[in-house]
Amino acid sequence: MSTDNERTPRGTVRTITDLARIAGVSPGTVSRALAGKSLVNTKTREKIEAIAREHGFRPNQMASGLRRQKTGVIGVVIPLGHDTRQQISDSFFMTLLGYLADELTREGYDLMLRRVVPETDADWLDRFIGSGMIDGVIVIGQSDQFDRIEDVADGYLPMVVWGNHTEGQRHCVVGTDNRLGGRLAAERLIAAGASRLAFLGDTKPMEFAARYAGAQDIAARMGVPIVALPTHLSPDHAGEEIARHLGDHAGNIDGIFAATDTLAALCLTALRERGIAVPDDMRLVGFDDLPIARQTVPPLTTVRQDIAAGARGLVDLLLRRLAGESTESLVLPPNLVIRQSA
Amino acid sequence: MSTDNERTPRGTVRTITDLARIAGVSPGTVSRALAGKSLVNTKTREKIEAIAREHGFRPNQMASGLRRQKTGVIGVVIPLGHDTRQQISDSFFMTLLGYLADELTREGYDLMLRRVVPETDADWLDRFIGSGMIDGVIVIGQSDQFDRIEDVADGYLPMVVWGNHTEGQRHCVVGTDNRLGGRLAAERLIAAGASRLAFLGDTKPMEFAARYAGAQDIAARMGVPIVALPTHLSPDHAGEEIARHLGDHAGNIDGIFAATDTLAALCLTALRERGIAVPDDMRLVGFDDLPIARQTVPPLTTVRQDIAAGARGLVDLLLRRLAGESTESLVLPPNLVIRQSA
DNA sequence: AGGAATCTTGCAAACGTTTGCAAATTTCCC
DNA sequence: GGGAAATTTGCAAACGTTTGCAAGATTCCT
Repeated sequence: MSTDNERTPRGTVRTITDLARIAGVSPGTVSRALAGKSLVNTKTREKIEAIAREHGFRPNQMASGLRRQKTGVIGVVIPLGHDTRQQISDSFFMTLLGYLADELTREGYDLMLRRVVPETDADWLDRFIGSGMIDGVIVIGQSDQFDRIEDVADGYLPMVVWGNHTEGQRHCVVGTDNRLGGRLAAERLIAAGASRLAFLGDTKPMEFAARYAGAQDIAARMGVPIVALPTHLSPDHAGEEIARHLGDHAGNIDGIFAATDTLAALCLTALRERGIAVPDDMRLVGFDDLPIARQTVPPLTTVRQDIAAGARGLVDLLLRRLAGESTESLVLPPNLVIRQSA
Repeated sequence: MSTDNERTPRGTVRTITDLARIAGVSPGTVSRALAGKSLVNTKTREKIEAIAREHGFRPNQMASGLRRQKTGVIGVVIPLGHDTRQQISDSFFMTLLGYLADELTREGYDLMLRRVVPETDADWLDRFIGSGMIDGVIVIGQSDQFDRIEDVADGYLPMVVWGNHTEGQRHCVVGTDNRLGGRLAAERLIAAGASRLAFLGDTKPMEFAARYAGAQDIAARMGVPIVALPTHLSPDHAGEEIARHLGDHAGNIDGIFAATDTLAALCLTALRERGIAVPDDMRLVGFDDLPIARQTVPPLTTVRQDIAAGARGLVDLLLRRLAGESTESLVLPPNLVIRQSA
């Protein structure tokens, strides 16, 4: 259609007032015309729209935001609790972020991403919310900031958190039923022949703690032992730590539930190096069902989180809260995906 | 220190004027005090700061942005050219995004992420820039929008693009020397014993085209044939497409240069399924050196891009441009990482 | 044709900061 | 102690939009 935007004097028309002058109307009318309000004459509107198009005019969002007291921007914040370094590049969070971007875009919102280190900045959440730059906030991962989030939740409605659901908590959370996931994983390990289990991963973050607890449920019920092998997530350290664990617990375990597919993949490499056959000598179950789970050798049996559904849930609940509704949390069911590692 | 923010009447003090009233000074003074200007008496400043802290006051960024004509926000936009679906979850871009978030945070900027589909929205770049919401923009990937970006570059300084550098282009770009990378890959394949090469990946995007061109350089010089096996990036289709390619070209090739580690990993799976031994029957080289490259079986030989350095370069150049400087493009050297697939 | 009902428009006051300018206060020096 | 210099404050005008209110223009009806 109008591919003639190369001949326009860019920047001539910067404000709605400039445009109004050219069109011979008042700024108010221009504003209404561009906003598509019904109060303006069709003829006038068309003229204004034409001029706007011709000059490539866009109303200033800052000014608009200030006046309307809303910005059309949703804040997405990733608190880096323990493993400060580059947890943000964690595959799972990044994938979730991708889906979030999709969903928010579809709903007409922009996404402001912020990475915070709560330890050096206790005030991270209030700062973000109080900035006036965002209409609502999505927190990706509770990390070790559960209390801080609870504090804020009482006074600030438009916030939704990705993470673990705890009985009686006050903030609205979307997440997988980690405990159930842990149960599925342990059941599978045992069904595949394991009788001495291990949980590989940091047990302090809530999500992981719940996964471990689920596995413990089953271990207790079936009368098999389970031990936790604490491991950091950062890929540099994780490799060595896993190798060390495998050394320490040599023949004492025959089934590993890894807190994450990423850890599971690293574990698989370490197992191969030690010549331990999977799944014959060692059963291994991961968590997440990231793309990598399909590509390891052998392919990973894992507990699937539906990331797309999670993102949709987060956005959906947030929009409802923006509209004033006070929503319940959403707990998504995990799904055991059986491949060849257990 | 002051952990007493639970007893503060949140929201009592919303504006700088409220705060001024309490402190018994004028709004202007409060503004100056909070901004740390030297023009305000130390005593006064301290009083104001104390009150601000006590009430958890934060100046409204929208208003500030409007007045100062700068927002402290950098836009990061990912144009999804061909493979519309979820290219945004592509590992490489996501990793780069993670590093960008780190760098921008360090420099005190926020990051506004936008995902656009140029085909349905020809105006994507102007819209983002003209929104008044961002001080500058980083474009991740030229996709098929080279011309549009060039158009904008003439009139808008604070823009830096991740992508491929072409002789004489007008926009400032940061990226790996893809052609050289392609050469390294092809050389390695041949050195590892390959004599009939293939390039696996879409050859239309500039970066990939350059990688292919580099491989062709070497193939021509060494007198070996090379064929392109066009493949989409979306992980759902890629798997089948690769399998089909392998079927079609059964015995005709013995060395594959994959445009991406992700593709290489998929290719490895497909090769295993067909019982083709790597590297004995087939040599394989990837590109990027993502974490996955270390974990495949066998581990991938690949051409490394220094993503962290790329992010640093992007931010550094952008800041210089924000300061009015007109910077040159930055081309980073690729590095061949030899593992076991070739 | 006259007046009521309906559409369109303009006016001007917000939204919450920042900042140039000038006034008020303090400090300093002889 | 008197005045100049330096420091600290307040005033008020921006920044660019939106919107309630009222005035002006049209339409419609009898």
